[in-house]
Amino acid sequence: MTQTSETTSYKDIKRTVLSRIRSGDWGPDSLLPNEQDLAAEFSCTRTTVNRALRELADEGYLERRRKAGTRVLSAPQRQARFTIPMVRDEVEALGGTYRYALVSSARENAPDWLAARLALRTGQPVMHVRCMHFSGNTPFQYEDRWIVVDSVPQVMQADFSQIGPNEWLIQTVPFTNVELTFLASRADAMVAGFLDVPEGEPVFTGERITWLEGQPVTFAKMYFAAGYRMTTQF
Amino acid sequence: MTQTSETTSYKDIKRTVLSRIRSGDWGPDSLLPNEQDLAAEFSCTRTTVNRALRELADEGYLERRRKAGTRVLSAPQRQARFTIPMVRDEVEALGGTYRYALVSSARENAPDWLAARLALRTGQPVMHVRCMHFSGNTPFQYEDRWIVVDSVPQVMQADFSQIGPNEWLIQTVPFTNVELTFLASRADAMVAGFLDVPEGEPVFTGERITWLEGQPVTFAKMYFAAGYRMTTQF
DNA sequence: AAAAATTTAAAGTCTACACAAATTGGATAT
DNA sequence: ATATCCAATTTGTGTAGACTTTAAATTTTT
Repeated sequence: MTQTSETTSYKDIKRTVLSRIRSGDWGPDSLLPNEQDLAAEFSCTRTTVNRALRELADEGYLERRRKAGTRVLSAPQRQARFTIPMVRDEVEALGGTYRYALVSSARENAPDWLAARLALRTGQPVMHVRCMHFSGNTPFQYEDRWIVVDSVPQVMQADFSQIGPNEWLIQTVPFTNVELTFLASRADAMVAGFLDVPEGEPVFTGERITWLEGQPVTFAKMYFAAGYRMTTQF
Repeated sequence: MTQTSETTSYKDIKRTVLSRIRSGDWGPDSLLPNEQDLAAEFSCTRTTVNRALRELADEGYLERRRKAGTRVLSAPQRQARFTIPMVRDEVEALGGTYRYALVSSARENAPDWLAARLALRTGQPVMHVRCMHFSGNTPFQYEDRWIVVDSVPQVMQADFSQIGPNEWLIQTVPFTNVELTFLASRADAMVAGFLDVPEGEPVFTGERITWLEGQPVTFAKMYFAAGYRMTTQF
């Protein structure tokens, strides 16, 4: 048989399964019928059911194990997907005009805390770049970044006066792994100065570590201006 | 032909495509060969190529459009997936013993700011629940929550002295949409008292709004203890 | 009993093919 | 030149069927 306008689509199945979960028809921890039976119920092939259930599992509603079957997750491990935008895009999306300014850029030796964080040898050479991102004339983000010279030798020739280190890295070095952390920190004198807020002010802060195939590439600390909110919907 | 141990798997294709992107072989914005040609190259069916490319597109590496083809996204819109854990799980994952304590629970009329936030009528009845989550005897999170009575009438009978409002809601009401926001706020006298930090201390704060089919269900504000870090890897 | 080997049920993945839907780009008409 | 229509291309999704892998359940052996 072939696909007509009356064909059951995997999207229909997803919808139906979700509504049965929500209605309590298939309660938490309960076992769903197997793919064959569902295929029979929806009069479609197992392939189609498989796709629907696989996607629902990806989205955190179901847990699937061979032989054990498919069950409803009791505490739906809903996952929020934050798209990590580049500062420029974020500023422009908020209706501002993006402006970048380099604060300093120098070759240094990795301090202890950084070496520990990135699993470097103490004193291994790193490029230390500090810069500002503005929305119009308002400070938006202060960025404090270290780039591992041994992993990215080209960084010694890079000119960060016009282009930000993040944009430079993205178009220069690929990465395979990222660790992202968010926290609330207190503005020290320097950060307060750059962001134009009182010293001691709470600052939404992000830390990002990037690796390429196990090699540490960069560590960045991003201090957001007062009032910054990171939002997502799902 | 059938599947042997030498069969090309969609995972192999994903790996190969990714490595070609990373090596610059297929640079940003470049157009990939169409599915047919890739299938020929990998000597597999178009179905298999389709799955590989579809997943890479889901993961934010590629953009696909009918007739236009598949292109490499210039700025890989990598998406961080934060799994939103329940406080209990988070505390236990960190090796602590979870303890819950109700602070107050009362029926109120929605104040202006809440009504605006949830698109309620001013004065619409809401259940206002405040509670603490501990790790051992250390404060972990202070939660300030409002539940829309008209959307969840059962809430008037709920007893929040033993179970937290979040856990109660999860096992009682399904939800379809969530908005999640994180920010750095300043501890006011009350929050400082509950979290046992000095007044004015930076506090990592989360806000969560939940809807069921367009109906606002609950608004929660979560204040995390000093030093809290939200981390993810991808 | 406990441990090891075997069976078996379920999801995972692939082949091979077909039709559907979207959108681009060119042809045609205004 | 501009608007409209049409054909071609590419991804999207389905059917039907088979083999593979995992791990739960059962049986056999120790």
